[in-house]
Amino acid sequence: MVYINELANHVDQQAELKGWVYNTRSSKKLIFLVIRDGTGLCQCIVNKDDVSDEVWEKASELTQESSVSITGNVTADERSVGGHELHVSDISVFQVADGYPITPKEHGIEFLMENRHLWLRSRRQWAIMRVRNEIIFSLHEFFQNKGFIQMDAPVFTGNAAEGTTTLFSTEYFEDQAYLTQSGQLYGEAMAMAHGKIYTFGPTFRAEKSKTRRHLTEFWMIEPEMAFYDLDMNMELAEEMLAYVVQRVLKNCSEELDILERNKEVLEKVQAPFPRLTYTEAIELLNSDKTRQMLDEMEASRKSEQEKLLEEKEKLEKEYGQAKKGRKVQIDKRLREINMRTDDIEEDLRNIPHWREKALNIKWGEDFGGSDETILTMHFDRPIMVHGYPAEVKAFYMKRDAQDEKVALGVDVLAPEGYGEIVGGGQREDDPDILRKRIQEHDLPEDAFRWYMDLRKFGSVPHSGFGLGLERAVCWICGIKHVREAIPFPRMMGRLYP
RNA sequence: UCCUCCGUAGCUCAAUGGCAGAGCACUCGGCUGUUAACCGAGUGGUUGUUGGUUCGAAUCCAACCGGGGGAGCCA
Repeated sequence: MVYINELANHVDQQAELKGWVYNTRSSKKLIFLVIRDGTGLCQCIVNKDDVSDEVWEKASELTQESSVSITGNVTADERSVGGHELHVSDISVFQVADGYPITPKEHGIEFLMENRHLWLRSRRQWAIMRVRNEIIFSLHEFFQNKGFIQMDAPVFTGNAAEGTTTLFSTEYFEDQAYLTQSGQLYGEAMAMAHGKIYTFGPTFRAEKSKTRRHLTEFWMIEPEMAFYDLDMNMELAEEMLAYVVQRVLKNCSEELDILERNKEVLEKVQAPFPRLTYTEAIELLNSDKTRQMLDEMEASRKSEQEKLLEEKEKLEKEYGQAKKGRKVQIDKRLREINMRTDDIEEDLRNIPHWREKALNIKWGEDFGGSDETILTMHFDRPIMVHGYPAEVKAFYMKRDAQDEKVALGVDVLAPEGYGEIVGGGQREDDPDILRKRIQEHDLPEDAFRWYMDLRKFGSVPHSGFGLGLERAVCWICGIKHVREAIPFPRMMGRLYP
C-alpha cells in the first residue's frame, strides 16, 4: 500500500492506494475517480479497454465517499491534482456509500456544522487541520529547544480563580468544581519548580459570546518563566510567533495554497514587532490618521459596492437570453456579488460606529474589537500593546514602578482584524501587595493560600503569556471563524456532533 | 441580556400580494481525457411553527422556535 503523498517515488510502477472516492466523472469508455487517502488527492483513470468487465462494473457503481482499494500504474501528469495519476488495473470495494450529504457544491454553515464529522473530510478543512497540526508541533519544538518543560495544569479547579469570567461548573463528589479558564496560576507554581515551563491544554469559558472569535472550549499554550520581566516576555512572544509562522510557510505551502492564503502577508511576520504603549495606542486611535484611514475605507467600500451593483444589473439583463452553461456562471457570480455586498453593507453600517468609538476612546477604557482592528490596520505585522490601565487587568498583574495606574501587561494583536491572539504580562511577586489585590477584588483568600506560598518561599520576578491556539490558526490560515480552526467546535448552542 | 439579518425540494438559492421555480445531488439515457466535466429526460414541496390582515399570503403584521453576524466579555 502506498500513500498519495509518496507517489513521486513510485512513478512508472504499480501501486495500491487505499482511500475514499472524493469525486467521480465519467464518459462512455473512461471513468475518472478522484481518491483521497488523508495525505492528498489522486485522480485514478479507469479505461474500459484496459480492465475486466468486473472491474469496470465496480468502478461505475462507486459513489462519493465510497471506500476502496485501487491498484494501477503511476504516471506523472501536470494536468492532474497533486501532479500524479493512477491508471487503474484493479479495484476492490470496501463499501459503496449511499447518499453522502456534502456534495461538491456550496453549502450553508448550519448544514456544515451539523455535519462537522463529515465536513472534516473536505479539502479546505483538511488543510486547516494540517496547519493546526504544524502550529502545535512547531510550538512544542520552539519551547523544547529553549529548555522549557511542558507541564499540565488541572482542568477541574475548586474556585472561580480570577473572578472575572463566567465559568462552567460541575459536581465534584460533594463539592462544586469549575472547569479551568486558564492554567496560568498553576503555571506559576510549576515555573518556580522548573524555571521555564509551558502548559498546553483546553480551557473553558461560559461567556454567552456569539462571534467569530469565540468558542466555549478552546486550547491555550501558556509559557511561564521565572526571572523574566515584561521586556523578556515580549521578546519571547514575538520570537515564538515569528518561528511558528515561518515554519508553517515552510512546511504547509500546499495547504496555504488550498486556503488561498496571502503568503506575502505571512512572510512579513518577523521580529521585532512594532511595540506601542497603551497610551500611544489611545493617541493613535484618537488621531486624524485614524479618521483619515476610516474615511478612505468607507469611500473605497462605497465605490466597490457601486461597481458590484452595476455588474449585477448587467448580469441580470443578460440572464434571460443566456444559454444554460452561461446561466450557471451568472448564478455563481451573482451569489458572490450578493455575499460581498452583504459584507460591504455591514461594514458601511459599522464604520461610523467604529470611528465614533475610536476617536472618543479615553485613557482607562479597554479596547473593543473594532479598536483592535483599527490599531492593527496601521501596521503590516502583529503589534504588541503594553502598559494597560491596571483597572481593566487581572489582580495578579504587576504594576509599573514608575506609575501605579499602569499594569505590566501585554497583548499581541494580529493583523487583518484577527484581534488579540496573545495576552500576558509580568506577575505581582510582592506578597503584601498581592494580598492587598486579592482583598480589593473580593476574592476568597483561602483559595489562594497555595498561590500566596509562591510569594512566601523564594518569590522572584516572573512573567508569562497565553496564546489562543484557534485564534492563531484562524489568522495564519486566513479563515473567518474559529469554528473551522478546531475539529469539533463547542460554542453557544453547539454540542453536536 | 441587547441590537441586526435570515428561515422555500436532500443541498445552494430565485419567485418583491396573483399558477412554487432553477442548479446541484439521486435515477435513466448520451458523450474517447474529464477538472465543482458537459448534454437530454425523470423523481423530489404542509414555503420553520401558531395566529392575524386580505377575494387571494412564501411575500404584509404579531408571537414563538431555529440559525448567522455584532455589542458586552475575552484568547
